Amino acid sequence: MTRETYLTMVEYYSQQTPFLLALDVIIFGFDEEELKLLLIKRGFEPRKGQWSLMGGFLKEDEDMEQAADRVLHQLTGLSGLYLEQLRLYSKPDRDSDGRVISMAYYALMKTDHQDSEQLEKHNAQWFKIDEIPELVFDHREMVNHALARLRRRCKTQPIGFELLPDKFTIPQLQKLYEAILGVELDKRNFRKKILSMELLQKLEEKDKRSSRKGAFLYRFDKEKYDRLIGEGFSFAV
Amino acid sequence: MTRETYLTMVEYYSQQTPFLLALDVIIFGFDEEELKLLLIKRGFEPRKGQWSLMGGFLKEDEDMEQAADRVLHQLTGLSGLYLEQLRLYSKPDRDSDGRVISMAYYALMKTDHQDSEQLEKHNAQWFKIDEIPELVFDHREMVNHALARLRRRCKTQPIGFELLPDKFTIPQLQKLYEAILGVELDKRNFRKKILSMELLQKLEEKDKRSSRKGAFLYRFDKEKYDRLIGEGFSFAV
DNA sequence: AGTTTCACGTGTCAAACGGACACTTTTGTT
DNA sequence: AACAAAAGTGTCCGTTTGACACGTGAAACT
Repeated sequence: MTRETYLTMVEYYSQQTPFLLALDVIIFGFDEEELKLLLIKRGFEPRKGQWSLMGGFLKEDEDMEQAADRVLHQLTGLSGLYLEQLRLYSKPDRDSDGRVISMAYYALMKTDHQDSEQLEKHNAQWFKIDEIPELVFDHREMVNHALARLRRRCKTQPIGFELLPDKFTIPQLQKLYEAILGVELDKRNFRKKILSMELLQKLEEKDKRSSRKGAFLYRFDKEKYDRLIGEGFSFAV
Repeated sequence: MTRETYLTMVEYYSQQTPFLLALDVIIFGFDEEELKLLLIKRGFEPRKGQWSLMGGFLKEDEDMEQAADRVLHQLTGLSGLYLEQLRLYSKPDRDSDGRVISMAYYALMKTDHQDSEQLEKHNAQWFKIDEIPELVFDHREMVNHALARLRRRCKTQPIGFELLPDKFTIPQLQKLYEAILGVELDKRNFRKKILSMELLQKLEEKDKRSSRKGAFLYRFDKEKYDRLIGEGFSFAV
């Protein structure tokens, strides 16, 4: 690039208005029976004391995915959780305290991996999906959007497993889908469908917490899934 | 809000780094047989003379959707085209001339509505989807992503009609789907499926450009579609 | 020791759907 | 009058989906 074009470029870019770029994460968890949402009681201004999604600002040396992972780590102490971009919230007046553009993400978290001390530090609390308190700004809209996306996505991608312990039973998995989709499923049909994909490894162990007979534990075979995907396979529940 | 909290808030926000926020649009069109992409030959710095997606910067008084619509209008002279957010491109080094965060959109345009003079002003040109020239920055990645999204989306949403004239024939519609999906479809099965949804109004007129016999023209019944959607209907091709 | 209880685990049938497949119709051209 | 070229139509079969009911295993209780 010549010195002249470089000058023109600097001029062009410098005419533009810069914006504060933030992100907010809708964090889903599953707790035996219920789909839950992790919210924080803001211990800082603005909106101190109100319930809110966890969020943060983009920094100079990272991309938005890294920022989302960092913010998530900050709250939960965990890294590498399932994260998916939702959409950009950019209305000029969405944050009444100043113009902030926010990228919404949703994350899926295994609640058995949670670090309760860490969560308490941020005044974080799990809420049942149908008992969400009033939220700041447009966070409620973000939650609605995330839930809609999760409901669509879980039918075609094996993301449910991100919400369960590494070992889980078929009835547990079914309850998860029922909680996400908000419908009851037939257990024979559910079992037939999920097992027919042959992506679950049956273990010898049983989980006896929920019945005297106990239910066999399974593990999701990620390697096999990745292999099948390469061959044109589609996951479907 | 008290004066004290306001000050805290200003302090909090002002510690953050602002970024240049842009958008780029992948514009699809359909031309009887081929799926096409509208690109511009940049007549301005940076990267003057190279092929690129149409883009622009977010302005202070608009949200990102308005910005996308504005940018699209600037190029094509058209407003209200189908627009869908893809994802944010935010790698620190994605634009080698400075840090710019870009939201990618894809748009669907009826090529029979195009204003050729307007397009020439911007050195815009249609390219077949498999003959795309080298593009600046990460625009090629955006195009790939848009194409993947379009392929998924067109199976479950009636967006194909955004690429066809208001009146179209079934064979035309089929060619469109074949062009998007890159596969051949059986015309009996296609016709059966598309007509079984009863969303197409058959007109008395025929389009005789492609055969002596001529093919009946149809119109997509948007009102009926919206009504059915409210009743839980799902579009599927 | 026998009985109860509770959730786990299993198979069948009918209807709907999806995909393969070939011939007739229409009408302009020669 | 014959031809060419694309439009338009129906059937059959295999697969998938959804509805549906009973036996099993193991702890808890008597």
